[in-house]
Amino acid sequence: MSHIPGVRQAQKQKTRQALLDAALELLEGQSLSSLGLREVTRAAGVAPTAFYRHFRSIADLGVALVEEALGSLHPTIRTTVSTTGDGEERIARALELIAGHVDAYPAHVRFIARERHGGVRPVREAIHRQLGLFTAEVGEALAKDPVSAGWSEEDVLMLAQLYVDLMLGTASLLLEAPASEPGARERVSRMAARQMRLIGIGRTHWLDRPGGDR
Amino acid sequence: MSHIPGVRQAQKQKTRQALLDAALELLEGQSLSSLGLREVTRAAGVAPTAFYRHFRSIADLGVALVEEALGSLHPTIRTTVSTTGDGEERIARALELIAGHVDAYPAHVRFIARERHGGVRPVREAIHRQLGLFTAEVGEALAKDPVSAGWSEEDVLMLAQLYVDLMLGTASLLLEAPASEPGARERVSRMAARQMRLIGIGRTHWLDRPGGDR
DNA sequence: CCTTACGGAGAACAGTTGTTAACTGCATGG
DNA sequence: CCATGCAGTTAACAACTGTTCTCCGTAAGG
Repeated sequence: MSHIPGVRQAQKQKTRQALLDAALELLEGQSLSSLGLREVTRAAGVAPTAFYRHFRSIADLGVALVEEALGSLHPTIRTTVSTTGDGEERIARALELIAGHVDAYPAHVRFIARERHGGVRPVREAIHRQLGLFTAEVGEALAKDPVSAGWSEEDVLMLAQLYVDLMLGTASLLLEAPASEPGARERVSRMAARQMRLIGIGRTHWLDRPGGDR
Repeated sequence: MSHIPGVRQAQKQKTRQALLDAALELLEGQSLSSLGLREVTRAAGVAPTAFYRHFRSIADLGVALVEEALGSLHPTIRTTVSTTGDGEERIARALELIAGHVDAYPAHVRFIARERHGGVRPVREAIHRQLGLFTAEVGEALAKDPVSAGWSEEDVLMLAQLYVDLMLGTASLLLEAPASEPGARERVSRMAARQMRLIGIGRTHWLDRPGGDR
């Protein structure tokens, strides 16, 4: 199966990608639940009925967009977490990577932030599933750090969740920061850096509470 | 002006409220940007044209919904923050209040979580404006605590933002926790409690970093 | 009591929506 | 080289959308 790409399959993928791209662009100004099938095909330069050759429905296309968007986010998160250096360096590097990703894939970031709590159930579920995987991955990386010695698995996961949420929230804020005033981005970054710093401090003192873990 | 309510004004407010209620209910399964004017009036039992007597557009209605939803959230946040007792008690009490609010106004919570990053600009802005006020308010309460002695105003605000985001995120998770498995709610609460605990620890050690505040 | 102002209803509009069916052309595999 | 399968098109459908204009009943204010 899938022998050689083939002229046929290649053209199909091309149209499919055109649909995804058109949808993503249209989604900058609205939510997925208001996106129309005809609207998408029109923007993609394709007949309305061609849509059905690729997706069963708009919700289906949305799920495909989740894969695409979080696929591009995956390597970024991985390198963000596994950066070396002391705390302050890691924070700076992480913020650079986030800002870079926002610049490279603004529409993807917007899509995920918007549809994470959006009105289309299957898409919401797909996002939460993927973010769960990210959280687990981040948790794994955190567990390797000597600071995490003696931590329960549940505690590592709650820390990972805190970081993932913060990253997504920061990315969304960076996206909405008006390009008119460049100071806005700086302000968001500095705020996020402080928050990461505070979480880091809480992390290093997590086990010296009265009663220890639990 | 506004002499006595008057039969006339009272009926108008009643219809207006019917529109808001109908919209809020319809929004449980979709986003604001896909909500139709006719859809709302139909659900409210009113002619389509009556809509224009109350709102200029659906976006306008959305902004009104923001006021309503965050008006009901306001007292909850206030009491949450100003709870007395030691750290652990405060966390438990805060989580109770959040869970109580989610049960009392589920549609409001869903609306805010969804439209915070939603596809309708004016609504997004209204939410961010209101959340900014909440953050400032929380910050004010935090500043009064002796633990915050020596904190810069900016640091207090970043902590407040951390708390507000955590509260909203937790509320949203509680909302999506399936009623079929009651353990899900518990799990969400326990996770949120740990996160609040960690942030609290970071807070108490914020100033004993090498270099202190800056 | 009588006029005015206003909340709401009704009908009509041009435009758009999702989905169906029947088609065309051409790359593919035997 | 030819028959098959499939990506994409065209045409048509009933249903629905937001908005305008015109009308109606009645509470409000003099």
